[in-house]
Amino acid sequence: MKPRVRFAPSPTGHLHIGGARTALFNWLFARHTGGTFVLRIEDTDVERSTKEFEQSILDGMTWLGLDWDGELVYQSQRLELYKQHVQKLLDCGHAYRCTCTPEELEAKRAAATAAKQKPKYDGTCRNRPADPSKPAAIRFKAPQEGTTTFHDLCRGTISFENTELDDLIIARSDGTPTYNFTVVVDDVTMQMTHIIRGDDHINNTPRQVLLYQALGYPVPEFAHLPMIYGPDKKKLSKRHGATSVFEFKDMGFLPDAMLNYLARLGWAHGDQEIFTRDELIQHFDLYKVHSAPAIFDMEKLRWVNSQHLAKKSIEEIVEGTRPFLEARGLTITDTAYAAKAIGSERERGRTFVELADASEFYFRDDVNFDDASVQKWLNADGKVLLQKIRDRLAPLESFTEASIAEIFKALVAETGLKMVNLAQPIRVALTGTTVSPGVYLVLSILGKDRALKRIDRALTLAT
RNA sequence: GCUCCCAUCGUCUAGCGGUUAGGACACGGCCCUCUCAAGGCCGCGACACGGGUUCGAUUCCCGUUGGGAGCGCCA
Repeated sequence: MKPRVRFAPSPTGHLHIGGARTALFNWLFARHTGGTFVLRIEDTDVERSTKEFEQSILDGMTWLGLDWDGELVYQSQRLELYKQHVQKLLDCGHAYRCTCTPEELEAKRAAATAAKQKPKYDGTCRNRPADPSKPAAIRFKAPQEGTTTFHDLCRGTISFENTELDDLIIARSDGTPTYNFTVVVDDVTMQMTHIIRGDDHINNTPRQVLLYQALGYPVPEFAHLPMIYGPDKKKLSKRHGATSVFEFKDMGFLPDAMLNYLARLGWAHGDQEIFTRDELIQHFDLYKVHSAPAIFDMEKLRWVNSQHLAKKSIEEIVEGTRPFLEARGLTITDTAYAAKAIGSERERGRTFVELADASEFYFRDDVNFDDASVQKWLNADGKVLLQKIRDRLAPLESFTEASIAEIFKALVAETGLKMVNLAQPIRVALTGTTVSPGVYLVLSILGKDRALKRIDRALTLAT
């Protein structure tokens, strides 16, 4: 039987890094095994679910290239199904009506916590006939002795004493079902073979296993993925900065790099660090997912991104950088020029944002001068040299890297100065900073007109 | 408090009884060099602790410690 797995986000927020990783591992498992990957929208929390968040999550999946199979499944459209299953448990004595009020329960919980006890439902309504005139929630009648055991693909056998569990509510007093119940009903009816999710669900699993058994259904395989932490070893959250995948898009990361990096958190294939999408699919193995949590490391992500960027064509690099240039009011009108310009900075940016930062000066007529650089290199001496360079560049007919190099070499020979003393003043004049690709290259890309204009402007600068 | 999960360089990880404990990011140095990158070379740096099991434990078992998660009429 081909595996069937699902990713089941609730539309109460954007797709975040942890969710993306869970989605990725489900997707990789399905694609690797030739199985099916479906998306289920868990929108039973009417208070917090929105269509906007749902669309955002879908857009996030699409951006990452995590395509799902078949139609979306909405829990909100399956209410009848849950009701039938609640009735089924009621009928066979595996569930009962509970008229305890939320206030009473809250008080019991507070008392238990104060007494340093594990808060559990005390079973008040378990053995008494419920008052039909009062609103009632439905509770699952869980076994009070014995052990519940299940198998986890990446952790082996996990077991809980049933005494640790209590009678959980499966339907609220308004009739709507609760999470642990809908998950089970959905996973069964959608014929899921493997439940791949974050390990924060391990504690829910025994309750769910009990529900599978009470309902008379086979229990699927589980695989609980280790969590992703922030640098402080706490569950990744807004406090740690970017968590929504779109924030990473906005920072100029490549979707394939995100996938590559996320896949390597908790999983490895020997010493290989860089994977294409296809390689990920080819090598992925749930059994090799290890169980320790991982800390999200932005530096490593940037490096992975640089490796993927290095394999892109210059056309792809230009198109990827374009929106980030436009965001700062700069437009690319000449793509051949842009290819040369951005191409000269390829190794200097690990993200599209960094690439835009580095190549910005090519597209900005009025260069932003860095004060410290001007102070240091465009002083009186620097300007004399700059003027000298300008005088020799101006009459040059072929403004190529080679012919420009000739001029600088001659100047070095004549003046006895070091190349750096010539290169830095012109670099600052051209780019506004002391950092750029080789000056011959920058000069040749800018072209004579642009270059001379920039030099003239630099010459007028006060220091 | 109780239950469950976890534990190899700062970080991500390889390892599945015998290895000089390997790789990657980051960091430091050198080379290259007009600056900065990229690239190349070198270096720093880890089996949390204590008991077992075994001829032999990073590896298997049990504790301890440390970290995390769960304990809702949220998902």
